[in-house]
Amino acid sequence: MESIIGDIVNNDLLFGKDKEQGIVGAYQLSDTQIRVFNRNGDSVTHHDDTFFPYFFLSDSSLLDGFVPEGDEKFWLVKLGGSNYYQYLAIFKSWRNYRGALDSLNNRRFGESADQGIQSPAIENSSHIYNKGDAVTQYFLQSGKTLFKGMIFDDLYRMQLDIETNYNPEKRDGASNGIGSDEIIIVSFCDNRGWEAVLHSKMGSERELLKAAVALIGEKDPDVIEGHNIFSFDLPYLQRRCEKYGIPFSIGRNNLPPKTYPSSIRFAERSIDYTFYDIPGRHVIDTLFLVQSYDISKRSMQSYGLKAVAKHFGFASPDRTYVDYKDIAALWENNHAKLLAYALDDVRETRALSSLLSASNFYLSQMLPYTYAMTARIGQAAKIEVLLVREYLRLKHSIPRPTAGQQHSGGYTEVFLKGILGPIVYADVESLYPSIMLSYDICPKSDELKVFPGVLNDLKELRFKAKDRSLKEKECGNKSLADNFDAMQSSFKIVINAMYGYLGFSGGIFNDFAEADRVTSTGQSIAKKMIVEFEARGCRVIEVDTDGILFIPPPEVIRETDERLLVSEVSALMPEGIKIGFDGRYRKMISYMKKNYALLSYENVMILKGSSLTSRSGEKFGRDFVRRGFEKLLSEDIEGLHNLFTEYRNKILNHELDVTEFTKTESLKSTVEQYAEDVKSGKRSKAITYEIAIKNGLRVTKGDRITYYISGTGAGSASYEKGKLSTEWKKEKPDENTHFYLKRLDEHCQKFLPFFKPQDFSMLFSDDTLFSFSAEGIELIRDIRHTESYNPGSDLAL
DNA sequence: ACGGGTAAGCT
DNA sequence: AGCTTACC
Repeated sequence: MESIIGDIVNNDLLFGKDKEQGIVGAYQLSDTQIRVFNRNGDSVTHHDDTFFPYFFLSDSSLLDGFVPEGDEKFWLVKLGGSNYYQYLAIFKSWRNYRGALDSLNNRRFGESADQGIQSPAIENSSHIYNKGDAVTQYFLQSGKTLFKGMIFDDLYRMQLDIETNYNPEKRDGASNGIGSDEIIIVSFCDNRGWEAVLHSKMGSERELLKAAVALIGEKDPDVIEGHNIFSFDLPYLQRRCEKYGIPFSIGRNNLPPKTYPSSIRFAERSIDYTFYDIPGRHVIDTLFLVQSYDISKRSMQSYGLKAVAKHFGFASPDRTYVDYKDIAALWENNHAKLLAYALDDVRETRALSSLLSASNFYLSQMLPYTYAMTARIGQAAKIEVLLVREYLRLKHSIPRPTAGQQHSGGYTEVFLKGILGPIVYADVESLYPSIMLSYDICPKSDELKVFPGVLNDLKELRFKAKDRSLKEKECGNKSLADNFDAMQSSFKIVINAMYGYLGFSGGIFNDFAEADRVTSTGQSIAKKMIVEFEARGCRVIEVDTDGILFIPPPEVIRETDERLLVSEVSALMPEGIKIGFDGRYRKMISYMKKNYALLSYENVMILKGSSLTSRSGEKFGRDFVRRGFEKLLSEDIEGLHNLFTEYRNKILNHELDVTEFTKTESLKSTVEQYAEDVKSGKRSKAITYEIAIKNGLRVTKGDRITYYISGTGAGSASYEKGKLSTEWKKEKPDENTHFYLKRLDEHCQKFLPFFKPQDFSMLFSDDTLFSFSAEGIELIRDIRHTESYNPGSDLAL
């Protein structure tokens, strides 16, 4: 019987006398066949079209004499010089190791036929064993040459010794799975970006496109970057090329890109797109980089290039802005302006990539994935290949995922609510990774104990990189310091993902019990932290997983004393667990679990929590709540009333800008699917789809609709009054004032706990008969008792 | 192709 | 009750 892994082995990439030489070159015979060469000139024919994309151009002189002359299809891979590249090719050609594993496991053997594969015989790796019995299946060909002591130790540890000059404009790609030593990066944004690049070659569109394709060939970039490049630039250029019959040969050796549908997930959202696999090049979409960045930061309202550039502060003050609808006219009338605009797009994309691509760049040095692939895969995949790689190296079998679920998570509790201060914030440094290291967390199925080994190595690497970064900084070597900082942060990303991997149902090394052990240990540490801070006279306000907010005792006033207090408690924590001082604040409003406002000593407010900052609501509501909390913190009751009046009047007089009352929602299915589900009663009507239908929009999954509620009165269901934001006209505003006043009222409820009922209704009253006076209205600072009274809870006291 | 739990708001 | 958003 032929195993899937066996297939790979039969397509042995290593050939020649000593079978250790690897591939130095490849020559394309047909669409599905290549002939590969080793250093001695031995060659072998290889069939696998999926193999092609994983070859990268290298130094063509290596192949001199091996390849028929004058053949334009010639291209080259660089596998011979490095075990890493060898491994990369093997791994990649093994199209989907998960699929291969499933397949193997489907061919179970033994009495129950349900035992799966337990281990291959180390001494004879062409056999595998299950729990009870023996052997039956060909597994790996004698691994002598295949996985020869390479990756784990040599490669993934050696990275710090490589002086990678991380200059985004000229990166050293020698160890990056990217063939050439110097990486040329072309950034572009959209068709206008190309136009800018092609400034001197402008002519008809046909000539322009020809020149564009030729330019890529000439520049021969290893990496092509763009903002929304997968969903706009590449398909756009391709379509236009098709129209004129111009070959879209933007890959190495004039090869066209291969496209296939793909999807990428950012937390709960998933985006479908067409992946462009350009032979010999890596495509990086900076839009994905931004979204990935924002998962942890959650600070951006828009992922558009201009908004992002402003957010990061690299939007030049004299940047040219052009409205989309003016582009056609500018092309005719004001070329220079359009080109300036397009070039600014390119510059911003470049800046964006320099900022956000470093982590993937370094991860790709460590993982058996290419740079482009590293940017597309998830966290679990990154962890898993590290584990699998080591298992392959040691020729040990690979387990199957276990079924089950995780039962516990972080400990969260609020002890005090209201307006409080002064505040100290302390948190356990890297709580879960520290627990995993100190408590020997290891998945049960990980018989070789690779998991803790990887974790520990990553930790050491990170320290080393951090150290190096500091040293380089001291030497005034800023660019190198930044390189090592980027490197340490890419290690951190993997470290932090390791806990999540334990509880991941699809992970082949998952272990829910171990994941629970991590979180429950975290809970006891959090509780111990509470006890110790309270024992020192602190009043604990809120604890969430690894962080604690508390009011220090009255005698602790200066920051140095606060820090001392934290380090005192830190010393009492279990071995390997450290608490860090992470901030001090003048005041805070403790509102709910995971919902609070902090006021710094510079009087800057930080607002946290979905009920206070949710981006799903209208912007005016968010602004109102934010400014209202600022008034609460400064105890400005009259100001709060004035704020309410201000927004009330703005709504009534149609003085809000359209962007302030629109809402943006993304669609999860097509309009057709929606209509069907509504008809069959599977779902209820939704305003966004109704708007799409009404406007005849062609909608696909993931599309976003920005809309508002129009008309008057509250009578009928609001989905009939939904309108696209683009339908709104300043001259004839038709937003539904009744509806938005009601929304304002709902936001006012957030201030309810801070006032007596009669005071509250006076504060947020539209009564204009009597002028408002803050006199006699008293702010409730301790809002503990304003919550609904629950007699049951007395039993607990 | 795929990290986790906890918690609040909205429909 | 189920979905979305946010915190860690």
